Amino acid sequence: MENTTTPDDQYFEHHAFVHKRLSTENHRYTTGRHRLVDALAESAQPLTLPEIVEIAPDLAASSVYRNLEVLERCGVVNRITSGGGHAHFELAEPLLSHHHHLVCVSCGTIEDVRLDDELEALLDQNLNLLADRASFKPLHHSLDLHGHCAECEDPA
Amino acid sequence: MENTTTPDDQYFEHHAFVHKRLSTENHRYTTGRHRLVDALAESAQPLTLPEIVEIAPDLAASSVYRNLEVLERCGVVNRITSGGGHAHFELAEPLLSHHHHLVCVSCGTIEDVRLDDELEALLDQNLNLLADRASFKPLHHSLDLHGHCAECEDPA
DNA sequence: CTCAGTGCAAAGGATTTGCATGCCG
DNA sequence: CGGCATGCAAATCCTTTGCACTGAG
Repeated sequence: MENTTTPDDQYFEHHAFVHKRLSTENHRYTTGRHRLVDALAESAQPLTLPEIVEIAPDLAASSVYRNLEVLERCGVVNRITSGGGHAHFELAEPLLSHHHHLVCVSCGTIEDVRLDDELEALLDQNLNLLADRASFKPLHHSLDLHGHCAECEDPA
Repeated sequence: MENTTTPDDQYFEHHAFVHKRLSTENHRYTTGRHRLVDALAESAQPLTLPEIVEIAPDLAASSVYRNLEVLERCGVVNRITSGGGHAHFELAEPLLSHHHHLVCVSCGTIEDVRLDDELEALLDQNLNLLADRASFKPLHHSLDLHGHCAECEDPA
């Protein structure tokens, strides 16, 4: 049998994964958290809190913050803090494949980009070497490109 | 004649450079700003605002923030925002050679590390390619390794 | 049934800003 | 002199927290 996963399959896989991660740490997968994960999953880019609340207006901001923290600790969500203003949130690695960010210093939006696998492996190897030399125990790396997005550079 | 720059030469070069950058944008290189640059230059690691004020207690926090912002816009200072708590500040590229960070997720300290030149070039090349594809105008990149520092991992 | 999750409002903490004064060019 | 820079205090903004209530398992 082929590995034919439809978008729907992925959808259920995502939620099954989140559910498992949460219950492992004795957390419940409530409606609110489900909605939150959906919002992040449906977005092409990392979202700020106001953006999340705009997508799902019935979610209370404080609960969203609390849930983002829980999901972050469970390895379901990544927090991206690229300077001034709101933090951005996105699904974490098992749900979203490893990638990096184009951060617009002018409007603050963040776009995802993927690096060549080979280069990524080389990078990891070198970083691990550096870390080892400093007796540093690495968890993950972040590689962001800062600059001006197409929209801000050239407002058509 | 050899290129024999003493630490003192570097010191004056730094300040000459900062002075030039500031005056280009019609800013003054005041005593406070001088002190601020000294504090950053003398530190082995990126500093938070409280750390800066501790080193130079006569500087007013608000002025330091204002000056850091000015210096950042003039390309003299980099702001590093790695999540919760204070932002870290360090001298920017011409004053400090290009490097990356080991960010301890537990105590928040940041250590500088340098990557192999060859790898760095390869990385830049790939990032520029990605950016170009997205019509993104890159200014600089940041590559941070997050994990636990030696001290937090194994508190001797 | 019970304890984790929620919503509201209020607190917290880092950074920014208003305004009168000081000081560099 | 004139205007940028400073210091203080107050304001702002994002995020977290307290508490009473609701809902998931």
